[in-house]
Amino acid sequence: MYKGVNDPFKIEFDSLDELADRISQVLECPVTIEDASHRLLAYSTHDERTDPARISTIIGRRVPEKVINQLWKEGTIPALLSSKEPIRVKDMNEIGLGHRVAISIWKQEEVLGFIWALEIDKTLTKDEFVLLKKAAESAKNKLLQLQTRKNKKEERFQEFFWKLLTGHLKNNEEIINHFHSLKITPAASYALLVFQFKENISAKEEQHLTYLLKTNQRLKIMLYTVDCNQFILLASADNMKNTIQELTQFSEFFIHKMKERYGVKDITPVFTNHYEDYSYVTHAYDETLEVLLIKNQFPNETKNIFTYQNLGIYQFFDVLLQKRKANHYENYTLKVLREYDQKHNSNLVETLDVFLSKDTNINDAAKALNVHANTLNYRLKRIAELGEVDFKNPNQKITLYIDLRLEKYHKI
Amino acid sequence: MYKGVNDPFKIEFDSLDELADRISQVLECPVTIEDASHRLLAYSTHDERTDPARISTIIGRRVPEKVINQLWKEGTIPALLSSKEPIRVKDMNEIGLGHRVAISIWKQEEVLGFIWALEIDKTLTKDEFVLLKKAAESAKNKLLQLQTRKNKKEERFQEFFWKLLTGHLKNNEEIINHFHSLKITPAASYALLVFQFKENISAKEEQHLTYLLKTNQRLKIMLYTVDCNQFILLASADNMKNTIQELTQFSEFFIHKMKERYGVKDITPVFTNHYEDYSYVTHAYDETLEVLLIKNQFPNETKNIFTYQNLGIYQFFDVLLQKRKANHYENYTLKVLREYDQKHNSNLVETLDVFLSKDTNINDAAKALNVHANTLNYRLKRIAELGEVDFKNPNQKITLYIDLRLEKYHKI
DNA sequence: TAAACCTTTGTAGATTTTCACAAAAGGTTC
DNA sequence: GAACCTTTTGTGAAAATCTACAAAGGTTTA
Repeated sequence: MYKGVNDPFKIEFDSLDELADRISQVLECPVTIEDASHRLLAYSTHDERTDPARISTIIGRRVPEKVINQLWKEGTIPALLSSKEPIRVKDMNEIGLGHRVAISIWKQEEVLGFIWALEIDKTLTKDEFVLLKKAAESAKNKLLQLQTRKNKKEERFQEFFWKLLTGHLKNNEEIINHFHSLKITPAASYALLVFQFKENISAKEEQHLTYLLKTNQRLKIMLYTVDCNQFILLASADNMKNTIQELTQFSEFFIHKMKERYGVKDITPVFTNHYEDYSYVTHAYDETLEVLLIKNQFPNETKNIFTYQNLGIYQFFDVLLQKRKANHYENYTLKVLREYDQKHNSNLVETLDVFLSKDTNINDAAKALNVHANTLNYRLKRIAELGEVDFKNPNQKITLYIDLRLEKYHKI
Repeated sequence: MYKGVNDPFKIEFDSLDELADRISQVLECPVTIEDASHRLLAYSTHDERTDPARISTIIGRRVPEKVINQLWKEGTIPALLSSKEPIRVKDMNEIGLGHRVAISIWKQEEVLGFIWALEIDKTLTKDEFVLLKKAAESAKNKLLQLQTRKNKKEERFQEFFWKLLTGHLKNNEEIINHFHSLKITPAASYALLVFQFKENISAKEEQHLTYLLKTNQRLKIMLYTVDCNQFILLASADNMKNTIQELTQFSEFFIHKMKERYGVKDITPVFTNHYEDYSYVTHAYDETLEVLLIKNQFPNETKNIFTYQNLGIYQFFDVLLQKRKANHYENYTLKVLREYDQKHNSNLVETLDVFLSKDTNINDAAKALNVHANTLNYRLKRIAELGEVDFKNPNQKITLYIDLRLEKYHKI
């Protein structure tokens, strides 16, 4: 329809929807505008032609995760994030995506959002690419407005979240009201997640994090914040059958993506089981911090443990250590074995440690020690003799297991 | 040889041996004199006829334990302890004891010792019984002298022992010298034992204790003392292959005898493993006191535990309990299983408890639960499923074991 | 340096444990 | 009351663990 003159978008628009319609009119194809997290901001309605991906996006008010994933893999999003030029995407039928052209909306060096134009029955010309660039320029101001508004909202979220975490809000009902006043729907049950990074989290990384969170559709995030090297989330645990299992999967996914897309390594995830009472968030936060503390102390031993519940004996490691120190206690068995080891240049203590860690399974332990099963058997007999251990007594074994771990910690 | 006149023992004797010979001459049979603990004090040498029991007594300078035991069982010693009259003992070939007559030596209401006269080839007449009574009267003074000398020595022992227990002697060498100056040979390795009574230990009971200790030949006691309701021993651990096992046996024996012979019940034994360094006695004492403390707190759980080492998790039961209470923690698995038990009228929690207590041995646990091994297997699979337990993970098992015990204690 | 002792590894048979499957008993649901 | 689920027990074969014993290499001791 529309042909020519300089900039058809240099007029005031009341809303982004109006702009979307205008672009659609000018380019003669359906148009959608997204923010940087692929949430739908506006879409044209004059043109009724569309494709399944666009329908899902409009229905869900966000681009489906599998579409985003595909666009990452295939290079479109990385390209949009590094170039201000329009980029053409070929159709991908397996995810319901037809031919289209996209352009990113920039403010200085930051991407604020994207405009998508579907090439149904037509292909955009070079001139139309120039027009699209101009449309992106026009969208920028509207997006900036949105962003400042969002930032203000974010700030209020953050303040609320920190109050929650630090125990300034004591009553569940009061907290629920707070949620509502911020226009957040509190889930019936929630879980707290903390991702700990090697270094303090930069502004750039924070963007990546929130991007990943907002584009993932596995976990409903209610609140999130950053504290030095920790990224803290309050997520809904509704509809989770096995919270820990599902959160473990999510963490794996999250860590994998952070590495794959942004090259960020060494993220330690930690989370809680699900709770219902929001006044418990403070406790849940303490719990995660304690898990992190312990994981930092025993990285190898706890590398597959992410919850307080699964810490096992590491739950009470601090009090045990305290008790042992206060009592000047020395485990008789370990003392004897250590003396023997020193004198005969053997390694009975290590043998015992591995044996107990492998759940007293001779074969597994022998493999881990790189010795013959009979060798291990012989050593265990020796250990039982010298250290006066009864391997049939769980109480004794537990004490040994604990003391071994305590002493290992002591040495570090 | 000798016949008649009033009292053939009313002359001064230089030594007990002289008296023994004199009695032997008068009664025309071999004679031995023992103290209240059946230690040999003197024996006649003029008469060469004897029996195996007497030979062992003279060789070992004490009456063999099995002879003492037999004399208790068969009633001779109880009779001697309650009567001032001579008592005849029939031969007991199984312990090498020939016919003999015995009499106790008294000072007021206390037995100081015994005189034994062997009836080889002859039987003592009533007149000779009267003579024996007079002999016992004569022996009394000599024994009293011995006893006061012994008492003074005892006092010095006690002082030394308390210094040791309370940490007033810090250096091993210094302590060894103290031992030597008291004419005690310090063992290369020692163990400390404490027997706790229900009530404070009376003077009478103290006598019984020391009697039992001195007549038993299983344990070499270096020092002993009494403190309120506690009887404290320092014993040699030389030649002990498995100290704890041997001391457990000794304790059983000791407690059994105290009950059998004197009707004293409810004695709680506690002891240490063997140590070499005598400056460690103080710590060993603290250790035993702590075991007693814990045993008083958890009498059922710890009724078969006598050493700090074997307390296992009960070593830190108090801090664990505290920690759990402070954290409002609930074990997820146990919660789920308990709910299931209630709903389906099953007993998965008990099953798990027994299984873990029996060191995860299916057969033992099945026997204890009175079910088929396959039943137990089935239940365990159920438990693993419902409670999300991995029975190959020692950390999880330990936590369950501990939490089960903590909760059991809570309920009582 | 030889003898004695400790340690590792291998072999082989006995013993235990594990596992899959089937039958039956008891309970619940429709 | 049939259909279904859960639980218990039994059977037998496969897998594992345990045990005894022997050989060999290393270290310590007299």
